Amino acid sequence: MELEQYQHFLVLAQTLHYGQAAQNLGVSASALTRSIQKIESTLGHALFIRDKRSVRLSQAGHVFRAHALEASKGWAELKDHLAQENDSPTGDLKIFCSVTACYSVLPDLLAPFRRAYPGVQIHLQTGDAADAMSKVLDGVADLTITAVPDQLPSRCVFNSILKTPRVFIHSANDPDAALYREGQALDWSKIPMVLPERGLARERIDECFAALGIRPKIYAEVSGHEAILAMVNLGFGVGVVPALVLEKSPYHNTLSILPSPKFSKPLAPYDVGLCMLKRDMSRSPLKQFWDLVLTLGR
Amino acid sequence: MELEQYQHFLVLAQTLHYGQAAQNLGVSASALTRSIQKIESTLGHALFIRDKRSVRLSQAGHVFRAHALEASKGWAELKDHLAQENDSPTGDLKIFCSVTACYSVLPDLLAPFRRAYPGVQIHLQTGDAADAMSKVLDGVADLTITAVPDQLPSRCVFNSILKTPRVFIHSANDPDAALYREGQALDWSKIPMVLPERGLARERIDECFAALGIRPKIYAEVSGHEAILAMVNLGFGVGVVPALVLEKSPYHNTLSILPSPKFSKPLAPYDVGLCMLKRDMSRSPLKQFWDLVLTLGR
DNA sequence: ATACTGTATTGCGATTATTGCAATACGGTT
DNA sequence: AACCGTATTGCAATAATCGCAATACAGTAT
Repeated sequence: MELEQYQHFLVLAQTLHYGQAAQNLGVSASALTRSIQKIESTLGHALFIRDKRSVRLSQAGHVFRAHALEASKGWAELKDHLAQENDSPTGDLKIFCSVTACYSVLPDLLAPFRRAYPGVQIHLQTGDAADAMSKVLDGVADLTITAVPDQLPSRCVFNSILKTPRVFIHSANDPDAALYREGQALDWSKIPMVLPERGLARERIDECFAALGIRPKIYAEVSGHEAILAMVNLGFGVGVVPALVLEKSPYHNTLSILPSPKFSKPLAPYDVGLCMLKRDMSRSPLKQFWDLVLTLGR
Repeated sequence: MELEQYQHFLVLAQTLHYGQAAQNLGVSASALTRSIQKIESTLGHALFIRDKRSVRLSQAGHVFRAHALEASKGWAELKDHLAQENDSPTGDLKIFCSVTACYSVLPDLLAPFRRAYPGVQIHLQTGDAADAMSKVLDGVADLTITAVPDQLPSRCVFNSILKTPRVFIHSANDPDAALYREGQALDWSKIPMVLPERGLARERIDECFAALGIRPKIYAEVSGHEAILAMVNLGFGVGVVPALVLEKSPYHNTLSILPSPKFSKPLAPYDVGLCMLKRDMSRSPLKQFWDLVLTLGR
C-alpha cells in the first residue's frame, strides 16, 4: 500500500468527486480511479458507493479513512521526529549550473541550504546551459539551475526562481558608440551583432527580429553569455544578455545598455529556475532543496 | 512509501544481514538493498550503519523502526476491524478448473470459502488442464486448480493441495483381463495402452518407459482423464490415471488396478494445487482464497 | 423520443520502475 | 597474496503506471 494512495483516498473522501479530486492531486482521473480500485482490491471492500450520480463513503470507507488519517499523522510525526534529531539529513547532491546561474542565483540558494543541511555533500558542476537538461535526464546531475527550456521533458519539473529582462548592450570601444549614444532610431539591419550560436536565447531573438521583417547583421556567433560580454566589450558589436548577467559581470561599468528595438512581440525575459526529475521530488536531499527554494521565493 | 518496504526494513532490522533477510522475504539481495536505499532516500537519513563487516541500526533507524512497527500494527488492526464488519469482503473470483480437480478437490475448498466469504461472487469454469496456465496469464481466470505444470511461469505462484499416485487400470471387458489378473510379470511392450495425447502426464509416462528401454504399444491417445477412463472401461487397453480420479469416477468399481511396471524411475504422483499470479497475492478475494487453502492444508 | 451533458471507468500505447542475475568492490581470513 | 563472505551496482528483461481517447451510463434539454 503506497502512502501516496492514502493521499488519493483522503482527497477523494473529501471532495467525493473523481474529476475534482484528481485535479487537486495533479493526476488524471483514470489514475485516481485505479488508485482507489487498488486499495479496494487489497482490502477486499468497496470504499466508496458509486451510483453513477454520486460518490459517497461506504462503511468500510469510513473505517479506512480513520486508518488513513492515523497513518498520515504517523508519517508526519516521523518526519518531525527525524528533523529534530541532532544529525542532519545526509546524502549527495549533484548540481549542474550554467555559469550565469552560478554567479547570479546560486549563492543565494546554496548558502542557506548549507546552513540548514550541513550533512549533505554538494557536488557542483558548471557548464553550457544547453547541456543542463540532458545532464539531469542522464542522471549525471540531480538538479540544474538554468533557463527554462523551450519544452520541458515530461520527466522533469521546473520552478522559476527569477526573471530578468534581456538588454541590448554596447561598449564605448565600439566605433559606432557615438551613434548609439545619440538615442536616435537605429537601423537594426545594419548594426553588427554578437549573438548566441544556438539555443533558446538565439531562437527567441531571431523570432523577434523576424516579426519585424529584419534580418540582423551578425558579426559573431558565440557560446555563452560571458563570451558575448567579452566580445561586446572589445567593441565588436551589439549584444543581448540578461540584465542580471551584465550586473554580475566585471564589465558592468564599461558597457552601456541600449534601448531595445520596438519589437511587435517583445523579447521575453530570461527565466532562470530549478529543474529536476519528478521522480526525485520525494527523494532526499532533493526534496529539501526544492522546498527551500520555494520558501525563499516567497 | 510502500507497506511492503516496511516489512523489508523490519526483517532486516532483526536479522541485520542482507542475504538472510532477503531469503526470509523471498526476494533477491539486490531488491532488498534497493528497498532500503529507497526508504533512506525518501527520509534523507541512513537507517543502517554498514561498515562492510556488520550492519546495525543507526539512530534514525531506531526512530524509523518505532514508526514502522506502529504502522504495521495499524495496518493489522485495520484488517481486523474490517474483518469484523458485518459486511463480508466483496469481489469477483474467476476460477478455472480441470474436470478432474473439479470433482476431486474443488468441493472441499469452495464450501468453506463460500461459508467464510458469502459476499464474493464466484465464477467457475472447467476446461482442459492444458489451458489452465494460459487462462491465468491472460487474466481470463484469477486462479486455477490443476496439476503442477512442467515449469511454472515466473509470474505465477503454485501451492500444492494434494498428491495422488498414478495407477494402471484395466477393465473386466478387456479381452486380456484374465491375463492381467494372474499377477505374472507382464510384457509392457505388447500391452495396448490408452494414454494422454499430450501434456505433462504423457511426457512423464514416456520418460519412465523410456528409462526401461520400452516403447509402449499405444492403442489410443485421448485428451482428459475422464476420456481415458471411458476408453479403458470399454476394454480398449490399459490406462494410467491418478488414483483419485478413479475413485471419484462412476467406473471405480468396474475397473481394476494393475501393479505398476517396475520402473527404475518411479512415476511421479499426480500433484494438484492452486495457481495464481504473484501479483494477486495481495489482492482480494484471491488472498483470502489462498490463505484458506493454506489453513485447510494444515 | 433523441440528442446532449457530466461523470466514472476501461483499452491501449508509451513511459517508468522493479527485479534478478552476474559482475564488482571491499573488508577480513587462510 | 589468493580467497571468502557480503553488500552494492550495471544491465537486460519484466511488470506496473500513467495519460489519452474511447466507452458506458444516468440524468437533462430540445
